[in-house]
Amino acid sequence: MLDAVHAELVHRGYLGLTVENVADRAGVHKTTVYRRWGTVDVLIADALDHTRETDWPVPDTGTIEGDLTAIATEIADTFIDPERRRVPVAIVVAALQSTRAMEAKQAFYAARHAEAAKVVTRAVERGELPPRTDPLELVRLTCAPLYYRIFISGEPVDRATAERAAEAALAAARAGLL
Amino acid sequence: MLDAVHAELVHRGYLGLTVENVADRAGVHKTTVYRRWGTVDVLIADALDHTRETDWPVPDTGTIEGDLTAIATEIADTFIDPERRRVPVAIVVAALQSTRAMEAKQAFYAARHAEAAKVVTRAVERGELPPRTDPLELVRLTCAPLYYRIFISGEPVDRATAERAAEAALAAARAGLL
DNA sequence: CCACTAACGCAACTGGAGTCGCATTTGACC
DNA sequence: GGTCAAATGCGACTCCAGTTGCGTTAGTGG
Repeated sequence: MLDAVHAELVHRGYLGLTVENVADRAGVHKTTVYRRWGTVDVLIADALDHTRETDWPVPDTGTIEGDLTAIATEIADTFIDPERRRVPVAIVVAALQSTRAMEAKQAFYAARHAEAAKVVTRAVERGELPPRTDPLELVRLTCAPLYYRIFISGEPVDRATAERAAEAALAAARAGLL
Repeated sequence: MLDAVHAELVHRGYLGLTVENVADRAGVHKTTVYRRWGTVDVLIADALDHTRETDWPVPDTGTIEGDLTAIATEIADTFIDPERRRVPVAIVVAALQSTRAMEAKQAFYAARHAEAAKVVTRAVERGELPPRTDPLELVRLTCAPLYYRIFISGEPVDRATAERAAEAALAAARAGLL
C-alpha cells in the first residue's frame, strides 16, 4: 500500500494522488483506504514514517568537504530528477495542510539530520572543525540553500549549487560561528 | 478584492481560502470571482503580483552585518507571528500546485532578491566584502536557513536564528566563496 | 467443521466546490 | 435620457470526493 503511494506520487505528483488512485493501484476498494487512513495526507505521513525507519547510508569520504558535498549532491540529484522530485514536494505540501503530515515530516528530517550530523562529529574529532561546532546546524546550513531554491525562490539546482552550498556552510563552521 | 484575499489568508489560512469565502468578504457573488480568476491559486498569484509591485524598504544600517541581520530579522518576525506567517505559507502551497502561482512566486522573490542585493553591492563598494562577491547569492544564503526551518525541518525560528543565518552567510562571503 | 469477529467490497447516498443560462445592473457613448 | 455592451447577481444544475449501511469474505480459536 505504501509502495502504491510512492509509485502514484512519482507518477502523477501530489495533485494526482487521490485516495481512489492509490486504492486502484494497490488493488483494494477506496472505502478500505478511507477507513484505515482517511486522507491522502495521512497516507503520505505513514509512508514517510516508514521511509524514516529505513536506513540511510551516511557518506564517509574521509573529509568533511567530501561528506557534506556528498549529502548536498544527493539532495540536488533528487531535485534534478523530475520524477523523484515529486516526493519531497508532496511531503512539503501535505505537511503544510495536515498536522499529522507535519509531524511525520518533522520526525523524518530530525532523524535524517541526526544521521547526517555524524559526519560533522567525525570531522570535529579529526580536528577539521572547531570543537564547539554544532553538528545539526552545519547540516541545516548545507541543505538549506538547495531547498530554498526549489521551494522558495523557484530557481533550479545543479551539482555546482550543491558544492557551493557545502563550501559556504563549511566556511561558516570553520569561522567558528556554528 | 485582493485585500479580501489577504484578509482571508491571515484569518483562516490557505485551507480556509475558498473562492466563496473571498467573494463573501469582498461583497460580490462567487460566480464573479470564478469568471475573473477561476481558482484560489490565481487569486493568490494576482495578489502576489500586486504586492511585488509595491515598494519594499531596503535596510541601510551602514554595515553589511546590520543590513543582512535586518533582512533576516524581518523574515523571522513574519514567521514568528502566527497570522502573518500564513501568507508565505499559502504562497508556497499555491506555487506547488499551480503554474500561475509558481510564476508569481518566482517573480516576487526575484524582485525582492534584486532589491535586497543592493545592500551587498553597497558593502562591496565600501570594501566590506570581496569585489567578486555575488550579491544575489549572499542574499539567498542569508534567507535560506530561515525558510528551511519553517518549510522543511519544521523547527521554530527566532531572532537568534536570524542573526546566526546572517553571520554564517557573511562568513562565506568574506571567505570569497560567493 | 463450525461459530464469531474483524476487515473488506459494493452500491447508494451526501455535500459542497465549480458551472451554466438567464435576468439585471452598470456605465460609457451618443 | 436612451441605447447598447460588458460585467454582475442569482438560482439551478453537474460532478466528484468522501460517507454510510449492509452483505460478504477472511481469518482465528475451539
